[in-house]
Amino acid sequence: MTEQASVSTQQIVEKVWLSIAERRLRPGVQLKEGQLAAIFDVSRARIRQALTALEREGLVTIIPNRGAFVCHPSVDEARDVFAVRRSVEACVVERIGTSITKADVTRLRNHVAQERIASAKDITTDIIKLSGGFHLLLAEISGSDFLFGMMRDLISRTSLITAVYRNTARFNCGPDEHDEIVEEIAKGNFKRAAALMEHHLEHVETELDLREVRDISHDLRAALA
Amino acid sequence: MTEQASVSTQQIVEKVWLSIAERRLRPGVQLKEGQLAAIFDVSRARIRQALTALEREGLVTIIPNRGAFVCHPSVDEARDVFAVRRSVEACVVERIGTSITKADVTRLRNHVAQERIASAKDITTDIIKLSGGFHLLLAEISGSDFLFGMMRDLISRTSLITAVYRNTARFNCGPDEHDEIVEEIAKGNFKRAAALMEHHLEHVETELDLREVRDISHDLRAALA
DNA sequence: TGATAGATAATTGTCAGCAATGAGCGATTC
DNA sequence: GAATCGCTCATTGCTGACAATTATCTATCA
Repeated sequence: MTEQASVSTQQIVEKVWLSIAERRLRPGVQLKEGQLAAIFDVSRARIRQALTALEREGLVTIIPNRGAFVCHPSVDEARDVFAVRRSVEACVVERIGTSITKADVTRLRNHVAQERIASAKDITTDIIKLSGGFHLLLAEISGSDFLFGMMRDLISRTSLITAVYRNTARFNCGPDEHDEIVEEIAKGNFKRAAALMEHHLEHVETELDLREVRDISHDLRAALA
Repeated sequence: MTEQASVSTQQIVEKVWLSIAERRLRPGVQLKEGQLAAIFDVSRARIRQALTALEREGLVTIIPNRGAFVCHPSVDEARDVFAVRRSVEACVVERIGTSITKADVTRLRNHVAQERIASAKDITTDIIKLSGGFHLLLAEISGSDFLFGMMRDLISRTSLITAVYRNTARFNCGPDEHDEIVEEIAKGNFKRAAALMEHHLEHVETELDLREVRDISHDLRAALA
């Protein structure tokens, strides 16, 4: 049976997540269940599961009896997410120091290599996936399911924040700074790796335009004009 | 219509959460959908929602085609949760400094007063609810939905960890240390409040028995003997 | 002309029944 | 006697249909 039964919930979540991260789905847009069910050719029940998962990750807000809408994170929330990320990722790097293997270092280097390829070819989809994937890979290597799950949520939220507040065309969570971090880890210099990570996250945050307070309704009207 | 339509999903989540925190539901126990549906007199669909919510909060693990089981957090996970809590709660206290009102201080003092009453009367249920509720109230006052949601998860996880690894009869997340934190906040001394919070969390963690590695299967066999 | 109330359409929420998967148990065979 | 195969039963997963809620449109009235 080469026939695929149906699209899994996780696949739907990933597709929608990518659409949001790529700005194809703008904040405020309603994600109607019937519509999505038709697009993915699955039952509404599965869509509903996907939407609750997306809500947990902070990408959509579900208003009872109204529906699911793409979130519009505030500037304050953006700062909070980055603040927590700095702490959690420091935790991750610290934990990696206790259990890392040579195979793990290889995986990290391969990942950064892939990032370089995507960056060189300028494939936006891959760049987004891989830049988040790097941080997720670190969490995976840390061996803590809890930290992994937490990072998954934080990265999803960061993706949305980046989609909303990024003003440059280029992505700042690039392979160069990732590479430096990996090399410090490879040397066993975890304190320095953690410091580099913190600097990296600060860099990503400062490149965002987190000054102005954007009005969602204004954006909608402008889009419709 | 005084007739209540049916129990809400949130109520089910809270009841199950409390049962786990009070050790009435031990790690490894399966939470069967039909069973719960009969107990709460609701449809299985509602139970399913509650179980996914409990999974998100780290209280149960859902194994596909198998069912939902009460989690058994590892010692490492327990330490990770506390490490992240220290960072996030420091963030919360810091944020409170920017927006707190007199009414908020009153709410905090009232809450601690309730904690004292529950502690004096030795009502376990209230003690558990209120001690977690204090930290949740701080997050609420911080005004950040993101931090609030994060604290909600972390407190749920901490409740489970406490249920598993607590060896003393008494709860350590008590009103005295909470009171000190509130008074420092009232004085506008947020740096010191944050330090007290960190100390408080360290205290709670050290009172747990996080040395031994407990074997879940052993516990089950012992319980059945 | 603007606002309001009612009717209509669309969307979400819920439920009961059916299909599919996995666990437990007994029979069979080596 | 031990392991394996197949059957039975309990439990989960899914689908479709129905009920409830909300948004939209239209007609009426001040």
